[in-house]
Amino acid sequence: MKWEKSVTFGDIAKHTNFSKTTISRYFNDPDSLTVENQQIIAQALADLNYKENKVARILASGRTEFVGVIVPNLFFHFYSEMLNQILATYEEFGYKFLVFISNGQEEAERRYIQELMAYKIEGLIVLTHTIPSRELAELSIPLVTIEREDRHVCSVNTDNYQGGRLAAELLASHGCEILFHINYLTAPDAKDVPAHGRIHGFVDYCKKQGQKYELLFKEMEDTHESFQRSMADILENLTAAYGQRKKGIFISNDTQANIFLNLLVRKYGRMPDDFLLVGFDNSPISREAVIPISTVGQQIDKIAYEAVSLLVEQMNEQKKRRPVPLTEPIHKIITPVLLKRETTEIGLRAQSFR
Amino acid sequence: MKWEKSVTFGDIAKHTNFSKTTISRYFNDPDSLTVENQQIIAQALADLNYKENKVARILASGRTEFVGVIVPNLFFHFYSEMLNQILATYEEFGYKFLVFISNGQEEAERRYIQELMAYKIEGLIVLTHTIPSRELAELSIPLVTIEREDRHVCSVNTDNYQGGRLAAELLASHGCEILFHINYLTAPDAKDVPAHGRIHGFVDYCKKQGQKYELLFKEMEDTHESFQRSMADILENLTAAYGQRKKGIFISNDTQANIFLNLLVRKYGRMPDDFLLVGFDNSPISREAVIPISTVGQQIDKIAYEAVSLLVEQMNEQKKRRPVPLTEPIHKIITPVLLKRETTEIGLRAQSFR
DNA sequence: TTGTACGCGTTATCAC
DNA sequence: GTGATAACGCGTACAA
Repeated sequence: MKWEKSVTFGDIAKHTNFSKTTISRYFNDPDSLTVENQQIIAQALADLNYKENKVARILASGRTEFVGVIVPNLFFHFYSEMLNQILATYEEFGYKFLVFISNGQEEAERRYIQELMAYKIEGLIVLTHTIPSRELAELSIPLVTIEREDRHVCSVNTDNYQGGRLAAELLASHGCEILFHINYLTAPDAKDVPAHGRIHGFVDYCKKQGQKYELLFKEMEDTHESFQRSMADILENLTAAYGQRKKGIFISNDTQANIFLNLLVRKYGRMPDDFLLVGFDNSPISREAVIPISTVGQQIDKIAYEAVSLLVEQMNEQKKRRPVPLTEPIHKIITPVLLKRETTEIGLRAQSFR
Repeated sequence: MKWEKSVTFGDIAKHTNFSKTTISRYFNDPDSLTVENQQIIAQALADLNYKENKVARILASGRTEFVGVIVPNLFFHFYSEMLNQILATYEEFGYKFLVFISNGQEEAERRYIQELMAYKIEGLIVLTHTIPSRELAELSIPLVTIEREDRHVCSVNTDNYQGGRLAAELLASHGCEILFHINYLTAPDAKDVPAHGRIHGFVDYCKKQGQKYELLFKEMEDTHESFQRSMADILENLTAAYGQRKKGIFISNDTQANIFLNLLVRKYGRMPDDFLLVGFDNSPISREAVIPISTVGQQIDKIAYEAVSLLVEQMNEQKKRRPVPLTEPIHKIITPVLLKRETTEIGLRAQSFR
């Protein structure tokens, strides 16, 4: 079923009067040949226009250099940027990535994993939240998750606790009377989800500092309109209840922080001085907003790099004659960075807004 | 080099007293076996916990079901969403995607292509602008490009000409005295780049309608700060030169349209009625802006689907015993859609802004 | 309906 | 340093 059959080691061998073995060695251990013979073979490769076939190499060696990646979507900047950074590690590690988008469909996700296994991936990176880590662990292949429940598997996560703390600290440092945290997570006690750490970091800081605070958990659908309605409600309630008192608001992601900000600007023609605002993610919208939004940024490049590194370690272990599997999953934590922009730095704000 | 050697057709064959061939047929043409025997084999597969190995199948069949994708970046929503839609076609066509991000590095891109060829991809989708289509054509594999120079290869593009026309028409229909098109493309005559069609569509409409217009080509670096400076300059000049006269502004992408909008809102506390604004892309920022931005949207889902379809046709042709290559590359055109939002619909704008 | 024998292109093992 | 030969796991004429 092959139309123009490709040039093989056999062809090169005939053409050079070497054996296939020697041709193979030319690629995998060139120094074991004399320099002369290397050149002869190099010449032959050029003459015959040889193209390497890594599929055949896989079958013989068992090493695919494939890594599977399962992402919930590419709509959120967090995921697309993470994928970008993961793919970029090809330059350092050489692994090729087979990417699937699950869009929250659990069954599809299981099919994708089966397909990946059939292609003999050497490792798997999971960013989706649907399949429990217990089940992932049973795949018994090198695996790393990112920002999701990770009890039974290796993972890399942002230090969300620290992130919540940083946000609260920033707002408090500007003399806010009362701090609010707006989040759409419905079960703040599900400690398995790393993002919940933000809430606890925020709360613990406030408690320790004796800072007045309030948590606003609002159920919202995952649509812009729903977000907008919820934020409008919250804004209404806040102004009614707290008037001109200085309010520090920490919203659990930049998209929603931006919606809140836009409501303010549309209402007042500017951002009033009694509102301070911090988002989370450092997604592009936080910079592109009408007033650049202060935010807690995840170091996506670092997370991706650590995730792949952690995976590579496991994959290298697998290649040994007698692999020693990890007894305990490894969990890496990446520190977030605080980006102070105009929604908290009133000095900056006043200077450019008029 | 495999330490836990996997269950093979041979093992199943022994276990069931069939031949490997029969096992193979069980997968590729089940109906050629009796139902009884199918069940026997199914049972054996379960007993032995067989996992299929598609790599071996590839070597034997020559069909990898791999498609390569080369994307410039995932930072722009256009590309990440396009990739999302491309990957989603797995459900319909079953092709697996090997994805590389070039980040504008031409040499890296060539390496990626070589690597993809070594993995015997059956087709390639190119979204980058670096490598000329002449060179891509020489790969002589099924290939489709999206929104880039495409003289010698198959492609799918938005009808950019129509997009520019729609933008101009919308602005004119609201009685703008003069229309402006702001673009950062420096060589409006390079007809090879599809996006240039926007300019011509805009201009042709204005000319035909006797509509006063002006083109503003501004060189900008690819940074937010540079965009911001350029847009601030333009805004200053416009207000100086045209005062309160009604200005219709068509900006070549939503990111920059948003920057322009933000400058207006920061300056006036709202969007003045003598400015109308249309962007391009329908990227998330256009909806999330402080005032939702009217924009010309590319139908990314359709583009991706058509691109993969076009590729699949070529790949199917390759599988025939006597493939007939295309004599002329096929170019598909997808119509853009106009999204009317508050930056042009003053009625909407007034009602919610106060 | 089922089996035999060989091919796919490379790597691994052992010999020389 | 180099070569012969056997894997690797599956597909597929061709035969039965």
